[in-house]
Amino acid sequence: MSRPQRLPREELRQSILETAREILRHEGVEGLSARAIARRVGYTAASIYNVFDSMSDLLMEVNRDTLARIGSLFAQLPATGTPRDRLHRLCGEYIRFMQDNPALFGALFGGTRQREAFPDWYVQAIRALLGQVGGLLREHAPALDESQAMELAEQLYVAIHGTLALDLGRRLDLVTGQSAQGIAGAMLDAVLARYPS
Amino acid sequence: MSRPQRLPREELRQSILETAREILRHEGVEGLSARAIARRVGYTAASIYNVFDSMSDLLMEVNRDTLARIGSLFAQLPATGTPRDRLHRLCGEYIRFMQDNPALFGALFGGTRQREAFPDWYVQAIRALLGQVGGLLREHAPALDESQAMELAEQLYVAIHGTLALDLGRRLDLVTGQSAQGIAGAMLDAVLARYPS
DNA sequence: ACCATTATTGAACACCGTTCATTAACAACT
DNA sequence: AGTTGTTAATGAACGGTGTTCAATAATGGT
Repeated sequence: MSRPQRLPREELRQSILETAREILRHEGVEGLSARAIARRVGYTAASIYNVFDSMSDLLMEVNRDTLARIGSLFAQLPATGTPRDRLHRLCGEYIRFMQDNPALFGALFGGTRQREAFPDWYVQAIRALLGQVGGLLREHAPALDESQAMELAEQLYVAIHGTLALDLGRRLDLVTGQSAQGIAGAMLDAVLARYPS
Repeated sequence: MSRPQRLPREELRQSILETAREILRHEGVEGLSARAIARRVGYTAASIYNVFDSMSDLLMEVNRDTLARIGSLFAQLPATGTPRDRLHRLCGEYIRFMQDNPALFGALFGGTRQREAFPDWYVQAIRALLGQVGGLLREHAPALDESQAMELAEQLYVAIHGTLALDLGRRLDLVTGQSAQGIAGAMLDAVLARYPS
């Protein structure tokens, strides 16, 4: 078609995304830039913009992958033990994943995002994950109806998000000596304790 | 002493801080820069560095002021009603303050901070605020000893932090339709419900 | 009148995201 | 074979960032 076209479009696209994830893993969010990606991929910063509309669009694609990984992480959890056990396992694994990949957390929740435009798949992916929590809550307390369970799941998620935001921002020790896992577990138990087991 | 010295050191220092707070209030964190402050103060960006070691040091001083404001906000709360009422009031006012001053929240908790060096007054100020929550928790549930109450206070704070981090990052609606105040209230009640009133 | 002191600054450095006219290689048509 | 059109890739620029530092300029003291 063109100049060299050193890589087919889709291949370049995947290569950029993979490189972005690699930088995030090894250098953190602050090491990620269009120029840094381009350097590693063997292109120029401008070329990134032939494939993605903006850096924030590129990050969105990284987030899509992250949400998928969390989804399959949850899917692979053993379905053994009481609902309470399973909830502790699920929360624990979510926290562990984010602690292992702090920059992915930063990409998901960092920066002041543009309003009025979270893509639909983004919202759906999050609701699907929350739905699993809601389901387990209903197994624990069958008296809950679905919307009550979802409200609880949302509250629980928000609380755990606070733990991670402080922990990964290196400020949790400013507030407490407790570990992220400890705090999340305690809050989960606080929620569960209000309903018959 | 020198060139004009258009303002005595301390006066310039205060003027810089005041201007920084003003920018944060009106333009948000993304509008704050050494050059932006300097422009408004009538100096040059380089002059900021005669007074502060770095932008992050400057932000630390803004944070000192913020923590003091929160402290006096808490001090002015009416001491009427049950401990539960007072806790709801305190949490509610904290959330309202941050919602009214989102950039101050961003300054307190944004950016990946430098490890191993939170000044002592910073840690003390936070512990003092948490101590008030712990005190009210003990009034609500006298069976709690002080360290148990502090652990609970810390957990509650972390949960509320999650609410605010999502809300002010404009991502709360991605997770839930509930309001920040609603979620925080529900989590406070979840904590209180575990102990005799 | 001179000098030392020092607050202030302009200019630079190395980055950032983003845009765009130019370049270079190929496909297709004469 | 020669020409033209298409288009991937890029170099260079724009306006921004935090930060540093040598040069400047005004003052107080001698």
